[in-house]
Amino acid sequence: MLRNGFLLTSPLPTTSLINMYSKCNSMTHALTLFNTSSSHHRNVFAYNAIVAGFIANGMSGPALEFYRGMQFSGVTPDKFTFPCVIKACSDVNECLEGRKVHGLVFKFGLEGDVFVGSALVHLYLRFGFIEEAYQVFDELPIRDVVLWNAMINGFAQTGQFGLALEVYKEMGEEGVTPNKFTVTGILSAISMMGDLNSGRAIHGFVVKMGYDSGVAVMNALVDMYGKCKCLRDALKIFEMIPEKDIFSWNSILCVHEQCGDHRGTLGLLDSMLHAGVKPDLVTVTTILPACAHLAALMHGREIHSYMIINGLEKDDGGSFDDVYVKNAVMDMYAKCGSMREAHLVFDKMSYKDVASWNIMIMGYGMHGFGSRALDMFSNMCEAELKPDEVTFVGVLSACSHVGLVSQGQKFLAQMDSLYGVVPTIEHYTCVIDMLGRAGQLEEAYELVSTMPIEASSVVWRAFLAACRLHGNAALAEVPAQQVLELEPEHCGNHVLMSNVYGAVGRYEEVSEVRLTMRQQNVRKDPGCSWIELGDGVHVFVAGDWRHPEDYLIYAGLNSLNAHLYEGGSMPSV
DNA sequence: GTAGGGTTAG
Repeated sequence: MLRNGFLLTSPLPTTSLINMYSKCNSMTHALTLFNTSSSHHRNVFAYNAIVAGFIANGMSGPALEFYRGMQFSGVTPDKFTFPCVIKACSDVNECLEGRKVHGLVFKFGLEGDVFVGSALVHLYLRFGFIEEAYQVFDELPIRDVVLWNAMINGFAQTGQFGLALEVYKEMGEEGVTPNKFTVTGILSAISMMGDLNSGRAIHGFVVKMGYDSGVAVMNALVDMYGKCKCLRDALKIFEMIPEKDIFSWNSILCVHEQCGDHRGTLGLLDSMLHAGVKPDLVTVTTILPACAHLAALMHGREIHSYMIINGLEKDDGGSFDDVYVKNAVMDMYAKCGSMREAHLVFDKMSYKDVASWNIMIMGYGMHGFGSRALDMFSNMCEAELKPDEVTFVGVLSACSHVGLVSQGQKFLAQMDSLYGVVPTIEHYTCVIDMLGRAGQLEEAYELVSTMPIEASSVVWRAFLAACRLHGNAALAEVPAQQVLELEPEHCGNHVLMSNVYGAVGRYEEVSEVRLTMRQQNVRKDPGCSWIELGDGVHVFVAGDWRHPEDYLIYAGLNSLNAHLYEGGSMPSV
């Protein structure tokens, strides 16, 4: 129990008590003690302990303020003060303030202190000042493992992966043994480079040194194997971690998502919750794209609710994280087909970036609301946001889906001149698709032949699909041969060609194509659809009778077909 | 009596 009487009359040294309070996360008590102590007790030891206490409790801002008060009171800082103050500057992104402190370090003749030096290296590399970091590093008479780590991890975190590996090797040459902090940092750099050989070497070193008892080291290994596309090794390491923390779970979730195993990602979220680990911002930004891919609206909604309840979606003034995670929520709703909910999130965003607008444009276009997509585009330009390549993919595909042909052609023509975005193959594909859908096959062919980029098989497939739709086999034959030669194993090409022939009644050629497919062992993947009901996903494949309620499903389908016939609809073959 | 360095998403 903490009693004021005890606080005031304790015979224990002030500094020890301050440390005790700060370790108990009670900086209020520490401060009260400090403020009620005699000026004799408010010495450099006590000041240092309070500054360190604030930092240890995640309050680096107040730590800096307290340090300013220290300067004002005339107490001289010492070699214990500066490492803390410099760390506090890095914590609150006060690089300029840190530079000023560096000046004082010289004034007090502490530039040779390895503690001060490590903090300075950390500060400078955090803000990308490589020259300054090297200056500090080179001038130090003693280089201990912490200093080396500050260099290696500093480089690893600012994208200088090659430099990180270089310094790591240098460290070994100078005979300094890497510790757990070193290997976590270097593994992070190695995974970003996808350098599996170095990764395996470090893994060996980790085992040899017994560092595999540390959860951070193991997490870094999971991440490294994942980024090097060794899913099995990543999983093996993950399963070996006895006390998995939030990093372990987020890492393995990310590994699955990056491998395109969206179901696996969602399944792991369940296991994570079951293990009693609370999802954080990183977790949800990994899970939301999985929901978007699977069009798992219910799961997506649940995650969004979780975010609201747990304050992960609060508006913190348009920080990068804030905008990013809201874009992820919007994208999930848009891809799951709920533009209403996507728009609700969009409207509530106080800061929107280009991606926010792109998601809305793409979403409206994708779901057949072409004019809304174009409205969004003009609003975006009014809001003075510069459209990018993705914007125009959205705009052009919106035009394509609602048949706004001349509009689309105008956008393609103006992209470069008016908006400074050079059209890519994707943009041409959209316009060719658009012309093809509208039946302007000659014009589409003309564009494929005259565009400044070489046509890919994707472009030709868009053209072939249009030929099929409008029953023009003559125009399709030559490009079809090209595509078949380009990608003989792609079943879509064969199917398209056989469909083109089928559409014009050339059934002999249809069987020819089918025969070639059998001969070349090309198989068509069966079409597949799914629906989310309750907490389960029901998957359907054409001609599939494996569902427990298949008779009900087929009865429903038959009744739907009957309605379609009554309404005058004929299914296309 | 007090101090510096680590892992996950985009």
